[in-house]
Amino acid sequence: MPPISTARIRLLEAMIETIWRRSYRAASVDAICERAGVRKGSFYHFFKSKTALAAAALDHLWATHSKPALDDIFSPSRPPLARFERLIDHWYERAVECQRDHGRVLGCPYFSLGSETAAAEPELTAKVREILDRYQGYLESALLEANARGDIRIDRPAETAACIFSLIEGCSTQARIHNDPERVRHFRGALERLIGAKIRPTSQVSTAEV
Amino acid sequence: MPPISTARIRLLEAMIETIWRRSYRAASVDAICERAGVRKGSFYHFFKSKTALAAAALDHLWATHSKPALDDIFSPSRPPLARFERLIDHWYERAVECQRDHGRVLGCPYFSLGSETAAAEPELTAKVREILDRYQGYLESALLEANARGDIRIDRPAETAACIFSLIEGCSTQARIHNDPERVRHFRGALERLIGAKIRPTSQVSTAEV
DNA sequence: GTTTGACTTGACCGAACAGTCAATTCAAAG
DNA sequence: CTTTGAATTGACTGTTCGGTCAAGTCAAAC
Repeated sequence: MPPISTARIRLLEAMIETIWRRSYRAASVDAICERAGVRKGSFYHFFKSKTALAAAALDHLWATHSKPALDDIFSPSRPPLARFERLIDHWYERAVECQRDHGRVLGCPYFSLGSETAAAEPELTAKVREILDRYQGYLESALLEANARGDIRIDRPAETAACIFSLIEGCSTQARIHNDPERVRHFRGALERLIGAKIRPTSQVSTAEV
Repeated sequence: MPPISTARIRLLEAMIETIWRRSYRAASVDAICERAGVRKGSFYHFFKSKTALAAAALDHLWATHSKPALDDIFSPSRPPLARFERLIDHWYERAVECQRDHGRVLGCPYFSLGSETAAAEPELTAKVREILDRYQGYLESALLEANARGDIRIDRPAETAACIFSLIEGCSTQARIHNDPERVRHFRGALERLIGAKIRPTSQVSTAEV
């Protein structure tokens, strides 16, 4: 029997949207309910608490967006270094898209939420860690494969993957704070130097503007 | 006539402490007042709003901690690349210190606050930008000097400084999310590759533990 | 000794907060 | 037709939120 009501999924998406566009702070139960078009009683029919909804929303976002995107970007059909190229383009495209559609660069909801709730919501933070580690795993395995092919020479792939990921998230958060998608593009050159290999330059349609 | 009351400064420090240890969300006026030992009426005698206190607190933190530390780390008496070495040690020491004293790695209050309030508090975000740009300026001028001395060869120092800064902040935020100071140490090797020069290894007292 | 003004106090406001609950709707299974 | 239970509703609770305000205290300036 398929789900009768779409309220649950609307709540998940309203939570993600609000965390991403505003913050976890702005994601009050009332605000989520209004955005989802769901009454408060129904909220607590589907989720035992606001925290539980947030955790479920992260899983939902991962399953519906992040994982499919990463499976495409890091597809084995692509040479390992080309995956990084695709990853850079993906982040940049999303930042530009954000600014066009929402008037703001929004960065990474996992990372923002993790930073915001790290000292206050252990359950939620555990979920964020789980997802960030999964993300980093894609980077690490691409580095391992590139190493094996002799494309690069990295001593500590796990550590390097962590640094690349931090560079991406750091640039992305700077882009959010400065509301400037170009901050995301900066890390192309940095990434090349970091892994010690040239990544084929992408089609650069210059759209510099602040 | 020197300030008669210490309430103002106690409020500034209570705000910074709360943002850093918890979040801006947790920094309610009541919570700040209680920590500072100040009644709410006095709060609004010194500051016209909570946002105004937060902005003033950032300036206070910069003037009393960040700027003195950076002036030391980036002292002209030190060779440019040695400044980066000192910077890395400084971030790592602070992360370890945090975990020892507060039981948690806390990251950078400017960056956390910026990410949390970017989409909701334009005045506060402007202040965060101003301070982050100042911080990045130290990195950029060290790169310029290292370039001039022939220690390194960097094409776009401003862009590279932005990447280094994002790497630092990204690692630091990962350390906060994972509550693991070692995440900060990771970026030593990454930074060397990023600027294309060996930074003299520091005394490595291995204290690996999670 | 009176005036001044920085500083303090605690009560108060309306709004927003997370969460509860009894009553109700309604489609499908028996 | 009746039963069942998932789904929905809106009123409700007690707390906390940012902010206001009138009434004070008190030390120094005049």
